[in-house]
Amino acid sequence: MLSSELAALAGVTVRTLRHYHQIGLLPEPPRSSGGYRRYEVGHLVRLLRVTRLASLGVPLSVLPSVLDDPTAAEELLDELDDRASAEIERLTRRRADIAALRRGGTPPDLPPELSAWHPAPEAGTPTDMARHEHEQLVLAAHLLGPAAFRSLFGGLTVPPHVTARFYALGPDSPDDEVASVVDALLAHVEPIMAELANLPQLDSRASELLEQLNEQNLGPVQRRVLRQLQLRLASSESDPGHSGRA
Amino acid sequence: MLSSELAALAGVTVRTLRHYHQIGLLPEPPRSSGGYRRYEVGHLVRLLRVTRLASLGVPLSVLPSVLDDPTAAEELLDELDDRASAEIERLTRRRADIAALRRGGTPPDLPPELSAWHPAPEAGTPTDMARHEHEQLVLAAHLLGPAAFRSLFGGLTVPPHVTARFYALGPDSPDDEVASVVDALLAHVEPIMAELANLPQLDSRASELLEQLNEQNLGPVQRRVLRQLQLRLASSESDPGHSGRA
DNA sequence: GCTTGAGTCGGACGCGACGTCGGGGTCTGG
DNA sequence: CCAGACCCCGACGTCGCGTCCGACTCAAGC
Repeated sequence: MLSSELAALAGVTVRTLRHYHQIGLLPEPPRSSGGYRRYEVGHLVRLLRVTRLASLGVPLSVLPSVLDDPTAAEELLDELDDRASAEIERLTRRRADIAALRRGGTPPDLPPELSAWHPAPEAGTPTDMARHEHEQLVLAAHLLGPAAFRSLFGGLTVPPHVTARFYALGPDSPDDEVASVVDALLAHVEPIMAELANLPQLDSRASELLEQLNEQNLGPVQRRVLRQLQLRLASSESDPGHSGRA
Repeated sequence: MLSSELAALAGVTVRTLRHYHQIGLLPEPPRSSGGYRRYEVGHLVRLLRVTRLASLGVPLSVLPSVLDDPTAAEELLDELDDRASAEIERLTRRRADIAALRRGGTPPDLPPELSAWHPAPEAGTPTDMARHEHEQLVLAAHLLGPAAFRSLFGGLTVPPHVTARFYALGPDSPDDEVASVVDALLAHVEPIMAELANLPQLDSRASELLEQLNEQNLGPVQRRVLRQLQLRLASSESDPGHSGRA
């Protein structure tokens, strides 16, 4: 029996046979004068035992000990079952995440818990501002955790027409328009900040990072508006330091 | 922000960061004068998007294209879901096999379908003969397939006290004992061979291999007995060529 | 300034179970 | 005797990092 026949009988590839020989899992059979391996039926039996155990998930490295000692099989089966069930659990969670993302139409780089209420991108928003909002969501969702994130982004919200005016500001916007946007934002941000103060998880590093994201992504006018907002918030209460959503 | 802080914020290791840089998945940040990477919050955002998609099972190699093109995500999610469910199916079958093996007390190198009726090893059987029976089971179960195997090994059986006498034969066994064993085996093997003739799947290669296993594992007396059995079977009917179970 | 200790760097190898490629030899039917 | 199928072995590739190494850098204390 040549290697390809043995492989076919056992349902493996010839390369697998060679691998098993290499790692000492199967004994080398006698060779023909030309160096071909000549297998006997005993090799098939050993190979079948190997493939069956391997198909149960036994690592090839521990397989020899199990082949010789049938009593060691019990704990082995326990362990294999545990590993398989753990893996199934992981994959099941993954599938649930995928399903949640699809149901909510959420982009896949957002946490799936947020799929239920994920805000659709506003029509007419400049693309780089849409990107900023997206990045803000990604960052906040991770830093705040699902609970804090939901209570912050899921409840009170700055309405789209206000944020649209905010993003539309440019270097040539008239001063009174800028001031008007600050007022409009303030009206919506103030209650958000109040609720935010009640959340214990909100550590300073998180707010610092969110602020830095604004610094990097927003234009100079938007940054000025946010700073004015902070001043107004600080003066209305003595609650310092956190930038509002934009 | 140094690498360890970024890694901690994203929930990965520093080594993972370096790996992502190496494969071009993350852009290299500017370096300090000493060569240290200085990250900004934007890097954290990108990293978070990467880790989330990776946790959904997206291969790192296809990840860049998905990051840039959000519309490609749909088919991707389909594919990921299919892969996950296929993997779950495999692992579930594996767990079912493990459970079947444990319920039946079947050794793990036998097919789990046989767990219900797997014969317990006979007390007093020489160990090498027990090994032979085991190997015979392994080989036959694989070559014949579950259905043919069950109808062959699961129904009619040579009773243990007969096979015990067969295995106990040695070079110094008296001739009349040998002849008596042949008679006893014949009585049980004849109906088995009759049923076996009805099975279509039984190809000649399979019976050839099973015969070769007997040749290799059994002692000279046992082999002689089997050959006498074959002759007697061939003379009783004109059905040639297959060795009986032993 | 000098040291110390924690952090960082890049390169290289390891893992697990083989797939794939390449260059060369061997067998078998016609 | 030759073509074509089969076999050999060695070596590198896969995937997502873990681990180790020797050399360097940085902030803090003395």
